[in-house]
Amino acid sequence: MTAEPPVPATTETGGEPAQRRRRDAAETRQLLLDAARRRFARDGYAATTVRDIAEDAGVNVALISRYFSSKEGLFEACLRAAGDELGRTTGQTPADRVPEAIARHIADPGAAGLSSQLSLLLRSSGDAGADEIRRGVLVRSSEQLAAARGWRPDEPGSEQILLRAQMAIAAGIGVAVLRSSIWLEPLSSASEHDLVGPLRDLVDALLPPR
Amino acid sequence: MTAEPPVPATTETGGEPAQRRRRDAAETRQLLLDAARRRFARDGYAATTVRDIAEDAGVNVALISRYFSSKEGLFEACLRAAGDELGRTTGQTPADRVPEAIARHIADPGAAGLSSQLSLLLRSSGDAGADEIRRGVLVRSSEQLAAARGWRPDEPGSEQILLRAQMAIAAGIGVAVLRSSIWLEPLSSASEHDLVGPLRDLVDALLPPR
DNA sequence: CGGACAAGTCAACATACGTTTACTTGCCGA
DNA sequence: TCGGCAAGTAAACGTATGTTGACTTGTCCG
Repeated sequence: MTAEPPVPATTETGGEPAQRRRRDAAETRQLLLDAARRRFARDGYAATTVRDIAEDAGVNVALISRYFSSKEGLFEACLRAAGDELGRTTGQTPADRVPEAIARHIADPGAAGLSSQLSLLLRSSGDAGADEIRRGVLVRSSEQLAAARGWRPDEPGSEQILLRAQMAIAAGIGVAVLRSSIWLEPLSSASEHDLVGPLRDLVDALLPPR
Repeated sequence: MTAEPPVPATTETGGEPAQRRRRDAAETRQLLLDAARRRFARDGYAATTVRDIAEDAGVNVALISRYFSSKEGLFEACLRAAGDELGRTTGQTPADRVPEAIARHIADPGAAGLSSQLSLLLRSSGDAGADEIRRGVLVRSSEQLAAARGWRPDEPGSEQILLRAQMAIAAGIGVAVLRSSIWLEPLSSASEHDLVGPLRDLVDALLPPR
């Protein structure tokens, strides 16, 4: 057998790698992060074992402690990644396209979809740092939405708008959670197109476009 | 010391009983159920230990296995209780009072409140029986709400209404979950009165009262 | 009273978990 | 080519969990 050609960063689409991976700490770290995000989002923090995660990622258990200090460190890294990703997508969305954006992300069945991200964010770990990350993400996105509909900080009358924006976000979360954790027809198999109409009605009713 | 008077079913309001309880299997069972519902709702199934529950209830750990066969049996009993309670309250609500009912239950901070019940129902346990109970509760309540707004089973055009009813339920769940698991102002400290207006707008937008 | 049976206690168990330690393997520069 | 060091591995450790079985205590009927 000759040595394998040094293919750089093969991105490993699909199942576990058939050929032996190269030794690459950064890639291994990322494999662990991806596997952990899927597991934590689906089963919750406490029900997920580090051995599960390592097996999914195809790496040794001890590397979790090496790269993330502990299971809790890995969870916080997942949370941070989900928070960044979520903040990036909500930041890029123009205010009048919010229902479409929510519908698109809810409908996305992939691991990067809003449903998985939000499920992950809602899982409690008993860790104070995790709570703070969660809060930050939700505060940021609800204030972005509220600001687009007339809310200004410290303006007395407009706190109603912030409350309503938070309820709109909560509605999106509720739909995402229901779709991801309970099979409920017709909601579970509704397409992006099916969702966008009701979502528009919902958001417009809570936050009139003025 | 004379023997205590045989006060029947003292209901033990408040903290742990200062005087020693009488030996009463039914009451002990109930104490375990209440403690377990609080713990499971707040911390999730996997993160809750049977020793925690027993300590909260002020009874011995071994009695959990005796009365509920196992931790999972206790969880299913909790789920059944929450499902019954939830089905009873939604069944009693006239259709045009749904927003008020949701607001009232969301605002109730007690252990019997909707927030706790729903948090409990959404916790995954990996158990198939639990999933089925969850589904049943949600199917029942969404069909009740949809039927009040014109949905009829097997009527082709009206599936839209069922979808929208499920989204309304999902919104209520989202608000409840957010309030119970993340401290987010002004949503977290909003009163029943603050919530009912936006909820009415939300429900009416999704399901026009015809 | 007093015994019988249910209600409740105690200690131990097997197991599965997160983490650590000592070890081996493969890669890269000199 | 080869030595050093990072990347990866294997096995073990201590602990906490759910569950069990033998034991003790209280209560109620005769």
